[in-house]
Amino acid sequence: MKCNIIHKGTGMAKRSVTSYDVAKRAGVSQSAVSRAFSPGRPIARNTRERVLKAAQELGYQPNAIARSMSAARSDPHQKSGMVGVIVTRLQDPFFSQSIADLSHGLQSFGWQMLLFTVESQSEVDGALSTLMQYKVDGMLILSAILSDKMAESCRKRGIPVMLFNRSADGRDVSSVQIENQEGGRLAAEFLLELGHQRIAFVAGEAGDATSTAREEGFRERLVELGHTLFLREEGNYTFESGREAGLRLFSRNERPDAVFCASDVMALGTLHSARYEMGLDVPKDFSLIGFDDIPAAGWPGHALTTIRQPIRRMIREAVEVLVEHMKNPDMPARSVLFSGKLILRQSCLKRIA
Amino acid sequence: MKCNIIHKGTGMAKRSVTSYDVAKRAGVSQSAVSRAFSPGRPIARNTRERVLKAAQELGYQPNAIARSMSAARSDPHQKSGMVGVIVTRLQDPFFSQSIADLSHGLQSFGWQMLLFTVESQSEVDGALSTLMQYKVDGMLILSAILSDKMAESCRKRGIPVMLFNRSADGRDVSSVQIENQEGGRLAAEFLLELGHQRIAFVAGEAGDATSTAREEGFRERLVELGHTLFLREEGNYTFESGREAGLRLFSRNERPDAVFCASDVMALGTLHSARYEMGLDVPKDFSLIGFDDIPAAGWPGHALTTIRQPIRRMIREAVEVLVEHMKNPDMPARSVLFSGKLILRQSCLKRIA
DNA sequence: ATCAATATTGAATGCGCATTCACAATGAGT
DNA sequence: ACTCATTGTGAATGCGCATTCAATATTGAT
Repeated sequence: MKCNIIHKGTGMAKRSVTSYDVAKRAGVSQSAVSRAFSPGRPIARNTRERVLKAAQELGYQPNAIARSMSAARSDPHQKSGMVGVIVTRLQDPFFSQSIADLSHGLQSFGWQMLLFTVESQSEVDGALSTLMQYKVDGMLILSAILSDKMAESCRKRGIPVMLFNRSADGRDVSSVQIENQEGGRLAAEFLLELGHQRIAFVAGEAGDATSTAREEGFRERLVELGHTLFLREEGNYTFESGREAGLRLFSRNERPDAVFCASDVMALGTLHSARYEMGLDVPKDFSLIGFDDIPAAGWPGHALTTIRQPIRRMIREAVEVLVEHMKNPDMPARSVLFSGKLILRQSCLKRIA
Repeated sequence: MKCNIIHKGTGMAKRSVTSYDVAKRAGVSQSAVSRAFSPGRPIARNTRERVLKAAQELGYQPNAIARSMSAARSDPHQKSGMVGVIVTRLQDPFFSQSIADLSHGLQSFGWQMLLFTVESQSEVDGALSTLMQYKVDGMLILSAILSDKMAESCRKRGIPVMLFNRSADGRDVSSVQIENQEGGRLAAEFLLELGHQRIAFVAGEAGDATSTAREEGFRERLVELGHTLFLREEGNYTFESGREAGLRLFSRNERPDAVFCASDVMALGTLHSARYEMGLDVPKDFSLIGFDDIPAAGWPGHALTTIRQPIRRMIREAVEVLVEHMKNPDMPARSVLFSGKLILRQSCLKRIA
């Protein structure tokens, strides 16, 4: 149900104020106006002030679009001031936090963010292509990769690309991510220390590189320490999928005594289903570990043990590297790995042998 | 801790492929190339195909920036294809969901989203100003308002503005929001029906219009039904602030028997602090109502009763109205109000008289 | 006072494109 | 065959700006 309230209004679209208008009013040439708005250009203090005053009076603001058009001449390395950002699963706390930090980071360096959301990996190339038409100065892709073709295309055009939460995998692009395998190993090690015997893993989306790496590290370490994975379920990174995985895991005859989920959101799904739908006790009935350390993991009623990703630092690093690249296109790509840290909370409990 | 892996790479930035390059290769004029890429322009099928083939071979893509520069001539009503979006508290599930939907909506209409995040209302005007330099075709502001000065500035330039989650308040801009007062009234009515006597309210940020409206409706209805507000706490829309409000509310001698929070996130903070830090039982010790119906409100362990905002529909409406305005600047502003719906879950319980 | 060195300035140019306009090519009608 | 419409096409233009370059104003030094 909704109701409408109509306001009156006239949307007349006039020609916008240009540097020529300002020039005329200030009694100078258009060049002078341009210089007045370009820090570092030679211009007499007096002239600049006159121009700024006239601009003020007319409500003039340089047209960033025209500016970048013009810049394309002297500097073949375009400078639109925009960075293209491609993201999936924006509702996921991990990504919304990342985007929030990213936005602040780019803004602090004076860059604008052209945001594109995609549903799946298959849409990435199209998004990249669209963003390229807008002559972005750089690209930042979260949790997705680009095809070799697009990587080549970006390289040819001198557009630096930064992958967040993914590996460059031989493509000539930069990347920033967590040590996923190592994170999995940490989880395995810790669960075995606690004395667990029947350990389950809940994967993110099938084929997802991040989830796969976490699983590999997890299994590897289990095996190294003389154990094996007891059960494996697959979700799609949503709460609901974690919940369902939990229902499946704990409706078996022989239940796992520990679960490692590829993300906190799924771990919380598992937690809620076990505790509130199946009447189980966490951590008494089983220990639970997540990945990411989203805010909800730390809520008192959850107290989820997890592998923390230092999002803020990772994003800062990604932004800094990307900005460096945009300023100096001849710099080689750089890949940075961060280490995850095990955050101990009450969702895990030592078994008495 | 982090380690670097350096890839080799050469970031040569060549001049990009232009319509002239394509024209030469296809043996036609630049005009023909332009027409080939502009649906509806007169061009022979044969010529178009030759152009597209040449473009393909050269990896040509029209430059959206130049395109909008050029368009500015015949059409004084700019057409950059970009919409400026300003948002606060992007980490909040309500907003991250909104932005996700918004992004899809705009993309589906062929528009790009230039995203700007602000920390507070005071940064909005600056953000607007920056976005205007990029000649966005429209603006969408979430949970913030613009000054009269900027509203006037947008009007003069023919840039339609849409406020989401805020009232237009006499400014000549459109808006889409929930009936906040009505939502507060629903909550009050329901809590009284359940027989509650000591009812508390937890506000969002001080002075926040949304929170204020919810509180007004809530108080009004309580009074109409012969009651008054028992306690009032103030938060800032974060989980932590809801948690602290809960701690304050329930460490008193005389505790409230019902709490209405201005947002789900704060309500969950209150829930967790009461249940897991103070050992209280929800709903036996008190009933709890939130606002928004974020996904976590429906998690089994939370089962939070709340006033649902139909985000998806609201965003769709906002996008549609904004797009209409961008296509037809002479249309009057429009304000749309949606009704919230009380979603019953187990966080509320009838008192036995 | 004079000249070289420096600081400012404006006219002209082009970034890449869509559009206008005048003309060429084709087709229809008598 | 000859007109009159109907496409289709390319040369020229300008969107708003930053920059180049040559010209002019200012300064300092002698």
